[in-house]
Amino acid sequence: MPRRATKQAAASAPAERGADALARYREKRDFAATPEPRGRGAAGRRGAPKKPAPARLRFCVQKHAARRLHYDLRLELDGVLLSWAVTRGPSLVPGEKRLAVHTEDHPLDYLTFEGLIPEGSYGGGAMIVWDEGTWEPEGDPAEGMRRGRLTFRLEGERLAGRWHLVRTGAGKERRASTKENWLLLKSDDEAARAAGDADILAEADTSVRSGRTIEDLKSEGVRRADWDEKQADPKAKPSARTTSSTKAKAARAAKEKPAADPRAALDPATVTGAKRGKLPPFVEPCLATLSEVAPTGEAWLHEIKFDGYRIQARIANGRATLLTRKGLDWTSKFEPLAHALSQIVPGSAVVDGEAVVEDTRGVSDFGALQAALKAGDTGCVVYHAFDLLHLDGVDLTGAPLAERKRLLALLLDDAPAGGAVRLSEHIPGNGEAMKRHACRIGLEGIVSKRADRPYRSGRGEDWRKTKCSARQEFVIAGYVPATNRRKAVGSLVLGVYEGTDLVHVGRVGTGFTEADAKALHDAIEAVHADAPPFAAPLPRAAAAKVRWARPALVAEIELRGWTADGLLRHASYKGLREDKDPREATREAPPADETSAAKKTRARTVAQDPYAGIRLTSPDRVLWEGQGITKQGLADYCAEIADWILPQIANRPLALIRCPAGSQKECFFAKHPWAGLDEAVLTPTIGDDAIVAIRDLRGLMSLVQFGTLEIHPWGSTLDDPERPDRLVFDLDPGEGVGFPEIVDAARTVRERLAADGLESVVKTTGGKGLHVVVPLVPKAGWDEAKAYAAGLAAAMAKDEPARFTDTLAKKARTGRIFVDYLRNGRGATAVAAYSTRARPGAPVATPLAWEELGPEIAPDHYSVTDIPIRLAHLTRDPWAGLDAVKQTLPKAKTSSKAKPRRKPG
DNA sequence: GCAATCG
DNA sequence: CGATTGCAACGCTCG
DNA sequence: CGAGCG
Repeated sequence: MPRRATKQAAASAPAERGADALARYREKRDFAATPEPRGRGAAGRRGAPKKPAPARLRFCVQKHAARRLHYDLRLELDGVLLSWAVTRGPSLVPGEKRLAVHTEDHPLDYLTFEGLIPEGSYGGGAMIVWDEGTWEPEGDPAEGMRRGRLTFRLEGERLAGRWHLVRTGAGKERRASTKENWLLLKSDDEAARAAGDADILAEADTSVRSGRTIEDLKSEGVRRADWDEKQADPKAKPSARTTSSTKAKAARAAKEKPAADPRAALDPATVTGAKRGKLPPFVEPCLATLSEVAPTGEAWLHEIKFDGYRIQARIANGRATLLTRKGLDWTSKFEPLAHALSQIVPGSAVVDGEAVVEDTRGVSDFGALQAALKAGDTGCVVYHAFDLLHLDGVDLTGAPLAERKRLLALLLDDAPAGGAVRLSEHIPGNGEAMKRHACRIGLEGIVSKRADRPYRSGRGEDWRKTKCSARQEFVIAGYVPATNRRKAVGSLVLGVYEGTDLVHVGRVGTGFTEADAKALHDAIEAVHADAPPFAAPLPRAAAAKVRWARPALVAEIELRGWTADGLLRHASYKGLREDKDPREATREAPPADETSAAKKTRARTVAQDPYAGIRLTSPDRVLWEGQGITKQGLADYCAEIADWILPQIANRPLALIRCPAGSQKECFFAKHPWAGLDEAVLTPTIGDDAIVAIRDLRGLMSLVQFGTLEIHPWGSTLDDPERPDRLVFDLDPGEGVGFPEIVDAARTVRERLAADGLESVVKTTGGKGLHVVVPLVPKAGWDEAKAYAAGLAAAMAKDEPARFTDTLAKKARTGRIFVDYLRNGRGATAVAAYSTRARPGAPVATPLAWEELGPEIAPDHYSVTDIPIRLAHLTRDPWAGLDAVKQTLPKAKTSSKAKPRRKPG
C-alpha cells in the first residue's frame, strides 16, 4: 500500500470544504490503516523532535452533554490538551462498532485512528485499535463501558507503550450524567516520567508525527474552534496551555466559532452551492441505483444500507412531518419519531433518512418494523438521518453531500442519548471492503454516495446501492393456500414488470410467520381476481391451485438468484411494501460478487419439487415462527449450504433433534433409524446399535423431511467410529457470565491446546456458548480422548478456579465457565457446524476465524437468514485446512500447567 | 413424521 | 377408527 | 437411591 500523500500540512487550510476535507480525512484514515513497519514513521521524515522524549499522555473522552454517539476526545499530551471528535461508525468488524475520526482539526494531525467499540456502546465498552493493537476488556460488562487494557502501536516512540482506558465518574447512572470521563493512561513503564521530572514540553513540544508545534497548528488554523472551552475541564492539567489561551480565544472569535454551531455555520455564503429558499413541502427523494460492485475512491463515501422505510422529515418551526418516498404523510404512524425530531430541530429543516427497527444485534429488521407499525407500537423505531436538504431558510440541495452531512452532523449533535434519531455515519474510500464486512455480519448492504455532488431527486448515478443479497420488490400475482391451515397463504406467486407486461417469476414459500400468512391471505383476497394478471399464459404446473389477484400488492423478497429460465431461486418473503408502486417492481440484477470461498455456496439449483429426490410434505409449515422459516425454507437453507455442512456431518453417526411440528413445539432426540427414511440415509450398525448417517444432499434433505432441526455428529467417522478425529470443548457460561468471558475462555483453551501442539478452530453454538474444535488423526481411542479433554478442563479449573469449572454441578458454575469435556466420550455428540438450532431466532452454529472472534459476536449472532449471505461474502472458509491438519494427542500429559489428575485411558 | 398402541 | 404416545443415553449431582 | 440435568 502506498504511503499517504506528503502534502498533508498544506492541505489543512481552515476554509477547506467538501471533497478536499474528505480527501484529507481519507488520507489520515489510510495512514491509520497502513500496517507500517516500525521505526520508520513519518516522525523521522518530518523532523521529529531532536530528542525523542517519553510522553505522559492522558487521553480523556468526554461525552458532550446530551449527545449520543458523539464524543469529544481530548488528548492531553504533556499538559497540552489536544482535541478531536469521533463518532460511531458502521459496524465493520463482526459485533463491533468502528470509531472513525470525524473531525480533522487537531494538532496531532496524524491522529486518525480506527476504534472498536463493542456492541451497546455507548454505553457498552471500548475501544481503540491504533495503527494496530488490541483491546482487552476487563471487569464486568454490565457496567457498560468497561475497564480494559488497550495495547497499540503508535509511530513515534514517545507514544509507544501500554495503555489503560479507564472510565471515571458517572458510574451506572451514566445515562443521566453529562459528565463522563475516560482516561487513557499510559502504564508506568520505562518511558514514563517521574513526578519530579521537568515538564516534557521543555524538551519536546512538537507533534511526534509532523514535527509541528501547537503554535504552528494555531497559525495554520487547524485547531478546533471550541478549543478553549474544552480546556476548562477541571481534570485538565494546567500547564503550557494557559499562556496561549487568551490569544487563541481572540483568534477564535473571528471566524472559527461558527464551525461549531450549525446555525451560524449556515451562512449560505460560506456553504458551497447553498442558496436562500423557502421550506419546500416535499423534496422528491434521491434514489440509489443498484450497483453490482461498490465504488471505490476518494470521491465516494459509504453508509450502511438500512432496511426500513425511507422517510423525509420536514420540520417547520419545530413541528415535524414525516413523508414517505412518494410524499405521503406518515407522521401519525411514526408519532414518537416526529416528536423526537421536533425536540432536536428547533427551527425548520428537511432531513432525509430511513426509519428502521433494529433487532438485538443492531441490524435493522424490516419485518420488525412492519410488526411495530401494525401493532401501532412505533416507540422502538429509530430514524437514521443521512441527508439534510434544507435548514432554516437555506436550500442545501445544491451543496455537496459532504457539506450537507457535515451540517447534518452538527444539527444532530443535540440528539439525546439513546434517542430515536441518529446520524447515519459514513466511511469514505474502499466500498468493496466495507461491503464485504457489512455482508459478513448480516447487514443488508451499503449505499455509496458521491461526496461532491448536490442532492438530485430521482434515480441517479451519484448514489449507488450495493446489496449483500439480491433483494427486491415483486408484485403479488396470487397465492397458493396453505396446506395445513385455513385462511392463510402457503406461498405467494410473484411477478415483475417488463415494460407494461407483468411477467411470472415463480413462488416464495418461506419467510412469513403464521401471522403474516393470515394477513397476506386477507390482503390478497381483498384484491382477488379470477384470472392470472400476467401478460403471457402460464404453464399448467405454475398455475395449479393458485388464487389470483390484481397486481396491487408489492412484496419485498430476498432471493439467492435466478434460475436459467428466469425464476426465483431460494426466495424468502421479507414484508409487504405499502410505500412502493407495483409498476416499480422490475427485475434487478443479482449481486455479481462471488468470492472463492463463496463458490461452495453457489448454484445448488435444485428442481423446485422433489428436492434432491426428496418430496417434502407440508412445505409451508412454519418451523421458526419468529422468522417465518418454513420447512421449504429450511430445505432451501440446507441445499444452499450443503457444501459447507456436509463435510461436517457426512459419514458420521448422527444424533438428531427432530421437531416435526416446529421449533417451539415438542422436539425429541432421534438416534436410531426410523420408518420411512429415504435410501440416501445410511443405517449402519455400530456395536449392537443401528445408527443414522448420511453422505450427501439427498440424505440431508430426507432428514429435513422428517423435521430435523439440529444435527449432532459423533466426533468420529463411520470408517473408524472407535477413534475420534475431533475433540470438542464446549464452553458454557454459568449464571452471570457474559459472552466476552466466553471468548477469553475459548482463547485460553486454544492456547492450552497449542501448548500441547494442537491446532484448534472455534464456532458459535447458536446457544450461549462456544465450541473449540480440535481436529485429530484418528489414533487414540475414546477413553484416551476423553481423558485428555478432562485433563485439560481440570487443569483450567485448577489454575483459574475463579474463571473455570470442570464439574457440571449447577452450584459450582455460577459466575464461572463450565468447560464441558463430556462431549468427547464414545457416543457423545456436539452440534455440527452450520446446523440450525431448534431455538427462537433460528440460530446457526457458525464457524469463525479466530480473528473474527470478538467479545461482541453473540453466540447466537448468525441465523438461517444470514448464514448464506455471510458465506457468500467470505473470502475464505474460516475453517479452511481443517482436514489437512495432521495431529494426534500428546502422550500422557496435558497442558503445561496441569497437574496430571486423571486416570489413564 | 410416522407407526404402534390405546380407548 | 380417531387419539395418544414414543422417538437417547450417560455421568454426575442434588434432594 | 432415585429424580433431574446437561
